[in-house]
Amino acid sequence: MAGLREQKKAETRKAIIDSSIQLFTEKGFEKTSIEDIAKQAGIGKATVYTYFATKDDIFLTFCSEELEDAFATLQTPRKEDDRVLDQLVDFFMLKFKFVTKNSEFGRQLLREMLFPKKVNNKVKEHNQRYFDILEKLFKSAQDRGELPPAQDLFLLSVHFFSLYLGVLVGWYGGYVASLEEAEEAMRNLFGHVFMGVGL
Amino acid sequence: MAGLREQKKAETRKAIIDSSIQLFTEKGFEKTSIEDIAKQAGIGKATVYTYFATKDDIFLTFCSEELEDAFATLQTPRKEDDRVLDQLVDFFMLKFKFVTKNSEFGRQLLREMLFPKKVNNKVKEHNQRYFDILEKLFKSAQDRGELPPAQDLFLLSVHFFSLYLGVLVGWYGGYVASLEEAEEAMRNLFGHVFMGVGL
DNA sequence: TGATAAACTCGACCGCATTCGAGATTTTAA
DNA sequence: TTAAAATCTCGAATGCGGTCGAGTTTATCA
Repeated sequence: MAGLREQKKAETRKAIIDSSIQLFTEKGFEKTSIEDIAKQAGIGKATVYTYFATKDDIFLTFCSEELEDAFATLQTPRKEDDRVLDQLVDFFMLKFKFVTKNSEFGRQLLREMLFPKKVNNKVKEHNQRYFDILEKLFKSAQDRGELPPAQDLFLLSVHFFSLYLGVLVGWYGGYVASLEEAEEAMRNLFGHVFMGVGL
Repeated sequence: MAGLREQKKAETRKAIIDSSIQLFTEKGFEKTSIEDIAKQAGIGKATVYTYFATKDDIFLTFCSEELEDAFATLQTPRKEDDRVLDQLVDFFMLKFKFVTKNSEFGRQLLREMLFPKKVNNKVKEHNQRYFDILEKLFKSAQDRGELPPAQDLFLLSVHFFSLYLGVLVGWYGGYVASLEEAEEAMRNLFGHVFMGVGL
């Protein structure tokens, strides 16, 4: 029988992911040990390392599954009559709420995604999907005449993403204490970009 | 004798910091164990924890010492005839070079500073010093008429800081591969802010 | 000064991520 | 079919961050 091993491996892998999702959700990342995961998945502790290089690696896979839900929300078409500024604030506040919903979870995720130990394609794919959504949003703003057609939309995406990061850092650093403050900061910062601050 | 204990404590503390600086520099953060540090400082492992709460805490103190050097450079008066945009690029490129000089060091530092496990005053002080420099820079730009006097300078500092973060994330994510690319990205993003991208 | 309190030190210990390596299982090929 | 090669499994061992608590040193004050 050809694929016996392959099939088993796939099953075991799925068992590890499922167990991780359950335990991370129940007890959080740091409180869940590899042994817990192994036991829950019905395998030996060392076997986990055949499938995932490190605990962080499992975490990122866990996040992928979680983030799928977020995408569903993020991709629902924005209200068309909103200004692009409002759409952007909506978009990033959704991300913001998702990431900060569980503080420990968000911190871990951000550390891994933004400053990974080595360049990580899983992360790149995620970012690409976000940037695609943003570019679509900007394109339709151009069609409505809210944005000049000459803008480099990727760079613009990076710009707003950076501002979103800034607000997140403010949150984790204790400068931004509530969702309201976060939204206000975003709106002000985003405003700069459209109006410019020069003379 | 009154200050005997105080004095000893100060000496021990200094011994820990010196040992840490030496070992972190020699072998890197992750390869240096608390036991290494203790041995090098001539004390017991557990004693280290009388002076520093966690290994991360030692790391941040280590960084403070390192960052002092950076401040010396950052505070040399910018060339007065530069445009504020050039001054900003200079300023943030210096920070950028400093942080990315040693990739592992920078990653660890950024993770701790930007997404700390709990709000950290040491970090806040650092940021305050940076923001002070930036605000001074903006003020003199206002005096020269390069910036309208009504701007909220703190928010403006946050804005540029966020863009700097974005470039750093690009670096660690493998999108920005060289210092030249980093500088170009910064210049373009900073440009947005002054000109605005609206119609 | 002496004795009680306060603070400091550190070897031993704990929990956990990660690695080792010996044995079990599956594949390959004759 | 079968036996050697390749791959997979997992209990045991390792190394490290962090804590505990018993013993030691210093401070306090009658």
